[in-house]
Amino acid sequence: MTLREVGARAGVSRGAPYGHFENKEHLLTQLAINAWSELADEVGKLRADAGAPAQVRLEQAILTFIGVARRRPHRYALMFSTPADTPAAAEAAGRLEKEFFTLVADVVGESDAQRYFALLMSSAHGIAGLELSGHLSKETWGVGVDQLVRMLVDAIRPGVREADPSD
Amino acid sequence: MTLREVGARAGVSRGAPYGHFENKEHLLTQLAINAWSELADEVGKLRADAGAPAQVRLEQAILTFIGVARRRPHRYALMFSTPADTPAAAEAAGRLEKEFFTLVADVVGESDAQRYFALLMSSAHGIAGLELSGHLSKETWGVGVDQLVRMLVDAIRPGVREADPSD
DNA sequence: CAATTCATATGACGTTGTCATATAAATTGT
DNA sequence: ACAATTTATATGACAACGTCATATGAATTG
Repeated sequence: MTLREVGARAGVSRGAPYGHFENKEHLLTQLAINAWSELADEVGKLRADAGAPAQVRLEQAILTFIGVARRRPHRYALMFSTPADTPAAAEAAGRLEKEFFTLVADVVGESDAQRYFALLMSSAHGIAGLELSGHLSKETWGVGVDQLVRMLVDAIRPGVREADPSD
Repeated sequence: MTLREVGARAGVSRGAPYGHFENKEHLLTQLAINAWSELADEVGKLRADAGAPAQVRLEQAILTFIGVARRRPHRYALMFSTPADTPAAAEAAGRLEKEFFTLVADVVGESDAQRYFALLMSSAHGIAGLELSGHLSKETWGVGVDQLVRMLVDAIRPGVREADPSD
């Protein structure tokens, strides 16, 4: 994304944003913060909706997360290319993580939540990243995004063997 | 990475690479192919070494994969930012995937290998990506890369409950 | 040794991020 | 209502970038 593009969309010249942002990176960081924040709100709504069982809500939350990568790949890339030590960005990302953590805790319980949350977050990010880069082609890998997410949630669900024949 | 940097390291001017590569993207694609290829060789050696049990070899292979992200972040980013439909790149990436697939099959058996391979590859990529972007800080997440990899391999290992007290 | 190919240098072009300066619009104080 | 100040934008400049056309020297070949 070029600053000319940012400007063109607002009908404004190339240097105009510098009255509002210190430099390009700060501008992009703000966009990343918005992305984290909006996603946190979306997942938060999903979590608060008590209509569905915990596993289903978790699965939907993960798909919402990956959905950003599918529908707005640049936005998704932005979220993870902004330096993670920017306080405002860390806060917004933390809000999303907290939502996910709660969701995971609803499935596996508080005691195991931390570990499984980390694994699940990483895996979701990986699925999104592979899909984003085009390295996850259903033909050669045999599975798609949705199937992987289901496997992931199933693997985390306690008390049930993954290859349980009752599935 | 700028072409001036490429040139400077070779003691050569900015436009010199254009005698050998059509444009910058083609040059970077070649670097990505080298990265995929070398990593495939490394993992291949690990796989062929029958000294360790399958789970350990798989775990080491994943850590080797993630090791690229940790030790050579630009190289790792390059591997996944190059268009996946470039034939030579797809071939080199396919070689690495085949090595991993064999390793996974050694652990879970041929029948389940495909699905678990895809999940494992995605998760490994996600762990690497989070580590790379700085979003996986041990303080807030409570776990590090090595612990996540161990959880991942354990979760895939058949016939053993993840939270087995004998661990 | 002449002819040809190959690798590189040089200089130009348009574009980018950035900044200093100028100017117009909006806000404020009286 | 008007002067003073703040705010938002435009303009033009700069260096660095990817790219290319051209030229030159080094290798290779006959």
